[in-house]
Amino acid sequence: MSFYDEVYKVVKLIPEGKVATYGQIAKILCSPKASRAVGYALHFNPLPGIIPCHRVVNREGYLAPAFAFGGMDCQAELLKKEGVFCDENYKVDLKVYQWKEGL
DNA sequence: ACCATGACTCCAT
DNA sequence: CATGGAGCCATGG
Repeated sequence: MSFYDEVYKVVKLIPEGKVATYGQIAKILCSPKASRAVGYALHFNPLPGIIPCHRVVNREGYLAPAFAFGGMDCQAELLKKEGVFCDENYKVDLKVYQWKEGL
């Protein structure tokens, strides 16, 4: 689970008001094509409440369609409370909220 | 080591 | 960016 642990670590250090894409996280893990494994790691979600999965979106900024925190509505609320306003389609502006990991 | 699965991403239409 | 198909990565049996 080393890879997953890395994913959780990265996701946990995502600043509030920002979101990261699976591809970006995968890239941070030196595997830009491991986006699937990244999503899988979040799917396991072994640390609910610690891993801000709601800050992790797909390449377009859309929230996970299978979000398991209580519904995408809850996720949208969480994001909104952090300053990330998503649209009716549960999508956020990556150009505004995408996490640059300190770039 | 191989096959199957999955919260992704890219390419083509 | 909507849809459909293929590829890539990591995990589990």
